[in-house]
Parts: sequence; C-alpha cells; structure tokens
Amino acid sequence: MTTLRAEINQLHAQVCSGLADPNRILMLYTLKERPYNVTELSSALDLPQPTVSRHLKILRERGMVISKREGQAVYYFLSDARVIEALDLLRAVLASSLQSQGALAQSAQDNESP
Amino acid sequence: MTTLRAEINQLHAQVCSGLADPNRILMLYTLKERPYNVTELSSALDLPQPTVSRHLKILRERGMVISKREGQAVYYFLSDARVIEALDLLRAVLASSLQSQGALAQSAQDNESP
DNA sequence: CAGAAATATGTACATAAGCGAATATACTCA
DNA sequence: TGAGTATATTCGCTTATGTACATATTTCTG
Repeated sequence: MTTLRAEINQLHAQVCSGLADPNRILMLYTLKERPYNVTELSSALDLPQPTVSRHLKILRERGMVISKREGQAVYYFLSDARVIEALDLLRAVLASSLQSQGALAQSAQDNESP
Repeated sequence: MTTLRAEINQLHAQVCSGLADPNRILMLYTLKERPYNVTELSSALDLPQPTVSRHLKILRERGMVISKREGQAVYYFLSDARVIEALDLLRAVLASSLQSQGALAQSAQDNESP
C-alpha cells in the first residue's frame, strides 16, 4: 500500500521525529508531572534557555505539547498522555533488550576459556 | 535525578533513535506480519538492498529485530511486539493531533472575512 | 574448487539537526 | 514610554544520518 507508506511518513515526520532527541524525551517526562514555563524547565533540566525554547518549539509544532501564555511567562503542557504511555512501552522494550543481552553475556561467560 | 537523565539517554540511544527514520518504521510494521529476509524486504518495500541491510543493522543493534541465518538468506524477526504497540499509540496521538488542527482550521474558517 | 546468490560494508556526498552566543520580540510595570 | 523580565529567533559551526554505488564477504551448489 502506498497509503501505509504515506501514513508512516507522516507518523515519523510529525511524532517520532519529536522523540529523536534525549532532551525532548526528558522534557516530555518532566511535563507529565505538571506544566512548566520555559525558565522553570530550563533550570529544572539545567539546559540553556534558547535550547529549551527550541526544543519546545519542535514539540509544539508536532502537537505534542501545548503552550499557553500567562503574562510574561509561557507555560507548556503535555498535550497527550499517550505519548508517555508509548515511551513507557519503549522503556519496557529496552529493559527486555538489556536483559537478553545480559543473558547472552552470561552464556558467553559460561563458555569462556573452556 | 541524574539517574532519570541517564535512563532516558539510554532509551533514546537504544530505542527511540531506531524509530527516527520512516523506512525503519515501515520495516517494523512489515516484520510485524511475518519474518522477511533482506531480499524479500528490499523488494516488498522497493528499497535498494544495501539500504535495507543498513537499516536492519541499526534495528538489530538496538535489539528491535532479531536475525537468523537460513542458508544464504538472513531472516529478520520483530523481537518485541510492544514496539508496534508503542507505534500504534503514537499513531493515535497523531490522529488526535490532526483532528485538533482540523478543528482549529475550521474555527479559523468560521472567522474568515467576517 | 569455481561460480552464483544473498548479505554486508566501504566510500563519497548531501542534508538534517543540534548547539552556543548574540540578538530580537513580547509583555509588565513604574 | 523606558527599564526589566521572559521567550523566541538568527547565525555560524560542527556533528550525525541517510543514500547511492561499488565492492567485499558468506554460503550454497554443481
């Protein structure tokens, strides 16, 4: 299906590419707890303000966070908790993967210098 | 927590970065149905064989697919169905996002040349 | 063992992406 | 309106990533 390819291109361009940076993932997990404005997020994550602003822009353009101005501050909200659900699933995948690798390392060790 | 940051760095490096290319996402969805060898996948997705091989290497290094040699062919298997679950969640996020945008476009149209 | 088939890798190149530093814009309040 | 605070953007640079093409490697078969 050319339709599937198109849908997946959009999935990548609009969502997955938003997860293609560790700082952005960290931001999403941070915003899961409560909304932050840029300065708060900047100091909470110990990242330069322009860096935070740039990443937030990327997440906003992809519809993964929502911004709301309150006076001089702009607060950012996680727009869809399912993003966190997805990330948690991927963390579970990672955990399994690490466990498998560990098991392999173990069996390799068993076979070491026999 | 520096621990959270470390874990998320690993999550990104090992899993999320594997999803940072539309062809790889397409490959994962394809392998969800059944195992494919490189040639089959290459022709099924209409991608050059070296391209497919390279992407598969990336997915394999991240533990997202498993390879098994059968004669001259190397078959690739999806290693963890939760990757697909996560992608489906992200597709749902995308769908909601598009719907919101659509609603916004609609209300913008309502306010058009009043 | 030679040749074919399947897969992996090396190289070169183009492009995308992130970052630091500086600067611009938006908003508030005296 | 002008200073101060918060946020966004631009510029220059560096690094990372994907691809095409050619080639190497592995495995099977005769």
